[in-house]
Amino acid sequence: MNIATDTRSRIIAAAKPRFHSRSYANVGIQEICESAGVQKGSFYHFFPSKRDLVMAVIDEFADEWANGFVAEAFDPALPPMERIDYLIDAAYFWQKSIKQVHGRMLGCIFGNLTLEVSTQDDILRAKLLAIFSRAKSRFKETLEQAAAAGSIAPLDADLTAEAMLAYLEGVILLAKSQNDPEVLYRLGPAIKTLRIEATAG
Amino acid sequence: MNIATDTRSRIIAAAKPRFHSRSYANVGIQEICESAGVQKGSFYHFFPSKRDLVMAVIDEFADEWANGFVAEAFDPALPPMERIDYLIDAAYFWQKSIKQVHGRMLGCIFGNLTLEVSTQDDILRAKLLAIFSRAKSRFKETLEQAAAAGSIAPLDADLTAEAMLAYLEGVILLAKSQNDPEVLYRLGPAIKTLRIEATAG
DNA sequence: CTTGCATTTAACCGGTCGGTCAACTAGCAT
DNA sequence: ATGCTAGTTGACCGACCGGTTAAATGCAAG
Repeated sequence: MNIATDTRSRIIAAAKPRFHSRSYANVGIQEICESAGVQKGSFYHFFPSKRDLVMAVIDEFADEWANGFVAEAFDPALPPMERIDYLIDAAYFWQKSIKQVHGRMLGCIFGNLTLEVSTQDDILRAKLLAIFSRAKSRFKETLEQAAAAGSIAPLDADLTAEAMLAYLEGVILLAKSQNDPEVLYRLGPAIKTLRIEATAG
Repeated sequence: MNIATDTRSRIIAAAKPRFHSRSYANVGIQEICESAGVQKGSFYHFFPSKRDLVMAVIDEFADEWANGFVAEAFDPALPPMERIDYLIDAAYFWQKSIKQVHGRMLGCIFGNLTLEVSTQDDILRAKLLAIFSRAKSRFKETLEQAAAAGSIAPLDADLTAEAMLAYLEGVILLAKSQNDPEVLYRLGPAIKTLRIEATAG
């Protein structure tokens, strides 16, 4: 059991940085197997297809975030709007450290995969959509609490949360196009200026 | 000469919708040649490499936009901030019509390619960066004129322009993840709420 | 000691990848 | 008529693609 689990997790560990730094299509199963020291047949014992592997990778990234930066940022002890500052900071420092190690801004793997595969694979698109949906909920809760506390004017929390998520993804995209995490530092804080008013009624 | 030009443009015409609707890696030269009714050797007479083809495709999309929606939106006759409304509208209707014809939200080819290739090909990244840079300039001019006309409070036009471009790309990304152009309609107008203040001095 | 299952091995599948090559054709200028 | 060049043809290259297969393991429960 343990060895088996080990093989499976070695495969995922080999796949993660590759999918993050390149693209879904550009990373082959053969390469992943060689890097993980696993035979191809063994790979297909654990993963029915390449798609299933990338879904496992998505889950790992999502867990990593949810239990790491995101948990820290959305700490209920922080004033609501400061959580958003914290999240932007965390994204900035993360991308910066990746660039220092890797030489490249890799961006957000969820955004990367979304633009690459979502026209070609509805199952993967649904998976990524669920990730974004959860992220949006975090923003939404925060905005609701901020409005309740009176630290921001009332607004449409649902739409504004979605707008903020969009902005974050867009800033990361632009930063990647410049291979420069400083874009996140410059543009990130403006996320709090985004507002969508609540419709009457 | 004419026939030659025709072959070249048939290749580009075949490649454009494919790169837009799938991805760089997922579209093969063979498929493009078959669709264009061109032999592979003939392809390589006109394009030294696949990268050169996609650069030509990028140029065509950029020209199309610059002479189409963008030229209409950034009409000096319009009040500055209305130009931005117009651009968002144009992006929305464009994506909507694509979805009606194609069944899919294809998003922005520049954003798509940026996230797919910019860690792997600095020449393509530079090409895409130049496109974004021009787009940012359009926003910047508009913001400067709006500020000069007093229709918005003074701000850092350069940074706010970059933020707006990021937001637009982010909204398109999220819309693509939902395969739903209505996201553009819901979130797009909030682009005008983005503000980055000018630093003192 | 044996049965049975999870795991591993390595060869193998048809197909596609980006790119090359040498021979050939057509049109134009000398 | 001849030579040059732009363009075209179709076969060919080695490498890799995602995925399959059958036989060999290791291991644990009966």
